[in-house]
Amino acid sequence: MTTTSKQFYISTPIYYPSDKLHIGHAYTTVAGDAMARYKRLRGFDVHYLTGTDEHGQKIERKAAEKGVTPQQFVDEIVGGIKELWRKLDISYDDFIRTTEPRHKVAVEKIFARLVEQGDIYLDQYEGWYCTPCESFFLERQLENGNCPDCNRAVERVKEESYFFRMSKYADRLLAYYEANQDFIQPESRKNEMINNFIKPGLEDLAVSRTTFDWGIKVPNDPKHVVYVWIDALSNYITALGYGSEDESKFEQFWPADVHLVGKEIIRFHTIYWPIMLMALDIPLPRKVFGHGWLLMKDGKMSKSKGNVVDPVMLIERYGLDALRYYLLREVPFGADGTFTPEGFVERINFDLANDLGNLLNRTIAMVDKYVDGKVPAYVGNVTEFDAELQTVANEALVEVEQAMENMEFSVALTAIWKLVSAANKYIDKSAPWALAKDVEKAKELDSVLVHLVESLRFASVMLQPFLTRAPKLVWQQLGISEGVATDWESLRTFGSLPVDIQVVKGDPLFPRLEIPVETAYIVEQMTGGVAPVVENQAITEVIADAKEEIGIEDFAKVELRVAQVISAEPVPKADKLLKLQLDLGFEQRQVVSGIAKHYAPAELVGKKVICVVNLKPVKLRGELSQGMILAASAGETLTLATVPDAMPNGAIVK
RNA sequence: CGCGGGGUGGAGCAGCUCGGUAGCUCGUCGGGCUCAUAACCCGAAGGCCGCAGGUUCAAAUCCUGCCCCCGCAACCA
Repeated sequence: MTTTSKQFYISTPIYYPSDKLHIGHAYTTVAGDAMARYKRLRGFDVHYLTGTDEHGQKIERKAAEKGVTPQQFVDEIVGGIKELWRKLDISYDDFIRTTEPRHKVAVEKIFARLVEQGDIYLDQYEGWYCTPCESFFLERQLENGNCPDCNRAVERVKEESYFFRMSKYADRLLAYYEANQDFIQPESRKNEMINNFIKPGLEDLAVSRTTFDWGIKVPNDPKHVVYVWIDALSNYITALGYGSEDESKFEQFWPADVHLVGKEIIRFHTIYWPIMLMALDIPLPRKVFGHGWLLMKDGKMSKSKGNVVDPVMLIERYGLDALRYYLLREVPFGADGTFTPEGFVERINFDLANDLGNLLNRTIAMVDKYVDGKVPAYVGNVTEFDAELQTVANEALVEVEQAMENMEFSVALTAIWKLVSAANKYIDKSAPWALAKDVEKAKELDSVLVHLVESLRFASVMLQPFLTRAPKLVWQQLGISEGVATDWESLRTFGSLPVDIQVVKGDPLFPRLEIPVETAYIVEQMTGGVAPVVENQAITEVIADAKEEIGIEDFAKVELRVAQVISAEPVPKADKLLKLQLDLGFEQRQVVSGIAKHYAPAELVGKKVICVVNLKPVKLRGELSQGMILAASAGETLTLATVPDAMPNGAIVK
């Protein structure tokens, strides 16, 4: 590709490879991909960046648990991530890993420069340390002057850390917001940032840690590692070669046109990152777009809820285009959306199979049947319905272009489907099967057929950013070869399809799905391959939580005894906790239990429950809990495991 | 008074920034067509736009108060 004057630089967040990625990550990355593809089609020189944020304590710890080095650990996961992007046809131009030399070197330079300028200074964190817990706490985190985790005494410590002077840049940041009204998208987020974080005054940010090693060492002070803020955020420029010997990409593409981020990290991208850039005297990104989350039906994803969706499973069964379509169409990009198996299957069936796939199928069939598969030449509008269809096609193009500028993918797809729907109506109105019976109407028939083919060409060309396979299949069946006729600019003129093309009958683009069967299949996959029991999701949830087998000796470590509830009262400022006094026969003790949503304190008094007696005591919300009581839970319901009154307090349960 | 999102015909959503016919997809009911993937097309029923006030000639849309739901955070031992 030759260098054009039009550049477009778009990024996803760099993902944290401590686990397999789920459909939420796929959502962000597919969205970025659609945007990147669109801009390429519009003639931009696009740079689409994604990657992984590989340092930090959590990865260090997970690697240790697995008995591998952190690098080995992340290498394996990153391999899986790249494989997922391949399966999703993600057209990234670069993949940055924060463990790569190109990144490390640049981060060291950035850090050193900020220190040199006085934007970063070394200071002490004053706080408290709990030796048994190996944890550091601030004054305000302590509970009655003791460790909030174990309630033991803490000792005063000073921990060294490098700090970034944030407040110095607050005014300039606000001025930038003011001058660039669409810097933060959606706009409602901007007020949130200003009111919650900037106006109260920006605190200096701790940008190094001494509590773990897995990271980039602070230059000239190797007991510190650079903390996530500078390490991760700077990927957007280190990937372009900033601070390296070859800064040509940086010069070409920076500032970024848009950083795509989940709404949970908007703050870092609209406050910390711009301030870092100001300190480095680098222009700020033009836009930060915080999209919503793809939530699961029962709230957040979790295995015990049986609502984890594996994107790979969906691709394998329904095809990549189906998944990409669903992600981009179902949810308005700024808002949260909900994944449901029914919604997924229905969306594909109605839009892709019934509307688009069937339109292609019936068009091809008619061209084949009435005019021997040869698409008639376009000669302008002939029938009374032609002009209207053409108008819809032209309007769809305008709408798609507008929507894409605002990254409103669902709006763009809706616009394309207005055309698909208009074409289906057009067939009914013009009734080609009737025209075909009348030799006098040959010209009209020809016009109807070519209008349909042209409408399909329009739709398929516009679909390219979203669906990566279907457009090519459409062209194949229509007999259009890739090139001028599949170019975005060819859509400026309705009727500019190639002459003398021959349609080729093919398989249905999107086979129709049996909705109940497929819904059940997805549910089954989500619940871990266990066949779902109809109308009784609770059972599958329980099964999905099954743990590994243990020996009797493991079980014997747990001391269970019958205990009677003497009194119960809510814990202040805790809506899930109840504080229970239990009579164990040989002693009385206090247990805090998360059952407030299910039991009123009064109804518990006198109940005989089963208590885990030898559990390590902890403090919950400031209250000591010496044990735990057993309860059965399934989904939203919870029931205490109770024992008949005849059993004495303190009796062993096994 | 921790932060944020939301309450619109049976379901899921749009509309709210810039007040003035409440729109879309699915479902239901009735009809049409036969080129097509039991698809496609037309029509109908169905809404006190969470509640209560206020501003206005006019409010789903602006203002005030309240109720309810959902995320995040802090407490599910």
